[in-house]
Amino acid sequence: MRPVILSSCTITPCNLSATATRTFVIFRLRNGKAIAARPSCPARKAPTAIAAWRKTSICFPACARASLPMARKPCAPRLTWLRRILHLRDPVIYRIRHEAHHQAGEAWCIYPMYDFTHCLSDSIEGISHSICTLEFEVHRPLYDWVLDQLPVSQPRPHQHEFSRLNPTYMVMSKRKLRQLVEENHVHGWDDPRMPTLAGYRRRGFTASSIRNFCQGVGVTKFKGVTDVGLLENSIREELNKTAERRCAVLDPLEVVIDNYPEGESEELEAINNPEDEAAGKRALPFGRRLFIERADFMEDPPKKFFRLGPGREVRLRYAYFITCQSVEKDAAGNIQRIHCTYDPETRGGSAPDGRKVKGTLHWVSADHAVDAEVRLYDRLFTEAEPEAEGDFIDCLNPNSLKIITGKLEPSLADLPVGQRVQFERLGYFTPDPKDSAEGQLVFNRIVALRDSWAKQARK
RNA sequence: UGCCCGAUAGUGUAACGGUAGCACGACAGAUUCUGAUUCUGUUUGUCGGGGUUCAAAUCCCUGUCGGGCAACCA
Repeated sequence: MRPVILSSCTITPCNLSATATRTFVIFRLRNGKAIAARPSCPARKAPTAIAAWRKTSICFPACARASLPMARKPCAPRLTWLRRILHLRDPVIYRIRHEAHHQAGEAWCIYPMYDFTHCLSDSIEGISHSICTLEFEVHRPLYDWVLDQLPVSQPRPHQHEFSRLNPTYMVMSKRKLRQLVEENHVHGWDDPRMPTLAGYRRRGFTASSIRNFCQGVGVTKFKGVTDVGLLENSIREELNKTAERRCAVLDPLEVVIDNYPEGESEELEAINNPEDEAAGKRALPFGRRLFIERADFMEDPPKKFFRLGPGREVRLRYAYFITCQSVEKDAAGNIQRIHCTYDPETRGGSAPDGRKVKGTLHWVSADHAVDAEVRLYDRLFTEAEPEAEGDFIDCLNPNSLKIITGKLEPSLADLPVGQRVQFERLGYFTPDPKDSAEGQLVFNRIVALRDSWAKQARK
């Protein structure tokens, strides 16, 4: 083995006296052999007294097992409290474990500790800036110290720490994410609600939107909480420009156009993306029976409601003006369907007489619509900072996933995985890459559109 | 307790010692065949107290608050 590797380690209690427990042992790996050396001075002097270390030979790695029979459990370092820098006080560099390794098997019983490994592997790999999260800040002196003692290539790596990303309504620590997976609060590491790259990808976030978000968040040492709104904004900003528009009704209410001829249909022209003329147009089938969103009709609408209600006229996007004539209910009083009339003069969406309507609704033709499973994802937690108090599991959002069957315009039937579209007035959606199959449509909601009406209605 | 780190608008982030800006949000208005988008405007900030300086978010001292470390984890 060519490189000379030098490390230090605490002594097993069996080998040394009480005072000696405060000394380092060096394993020097040379030509396949390790030489163990022990400084004759207390830890606080060790860094300057390296030259004086007494050497004893230990074969390494082949004989390590045999040579360190009593090292089953290296003693915990006895802290001298003499050094101001904590991590330079008798740091453990190797630990001895007589256990089979999941990969190396029985070959080794010596395992390097993080502080020894991190700086060296950085150096060997030619890392210049070794970036890590804040909790390793106090380890930096040891990181530097080890490299200072060794003939490593120059310039040597430097460790830089920064605060970890901490979005609202989310937990980020691996331990907690694992708990979410193992306790089945989510469906695996790539569940679209997970803040993993696999999850974000499956959800439909683009790489560039995540990069933009990270750029906005920046790299600092300040431990803040970043509003997920920034991420949502980032993906909306991108998809607004790139995603083609489609019509889909997720909570259907049947509309019958009473004065539209029975059994007939026609095709209307819809713009694919108003932000991108090159995206072109497509045909949208229209007929006597349609679906609109339940939320777009109110029998007794409040003042600022612009949508459909008894006697009101609204526009069906790309289609006609319609006026609600009557409401059909079941025995329990639930609205079953509504009856409207349309104005044939308003084909394409504008009236020759110049009259205006307040609302424009999206719709699909009932006879042409295709069904699809649609997964509506929301924030995983109900609290902005789930870890703030108590068990974060307690504030899981029970509505973080709603699965519904939507009515989609027929052009969505063969949307390939990887495509992202805007369902008009609803949000951005993409076929789920795992569960979508031929004839089995599954859509994930990436993010909803901004909805200032919903905000106002909540007041 | 000791040591280390941090603090700029509601949130996040900029500013050779030299005009405190940007994004998101919020609010108001305009445009609109998406209550979307777009556009315009408004709002709110350097943790406190000293000091150095012609000049401090920035340098020094001090306090406060928040976080980390004190493992045979990484």
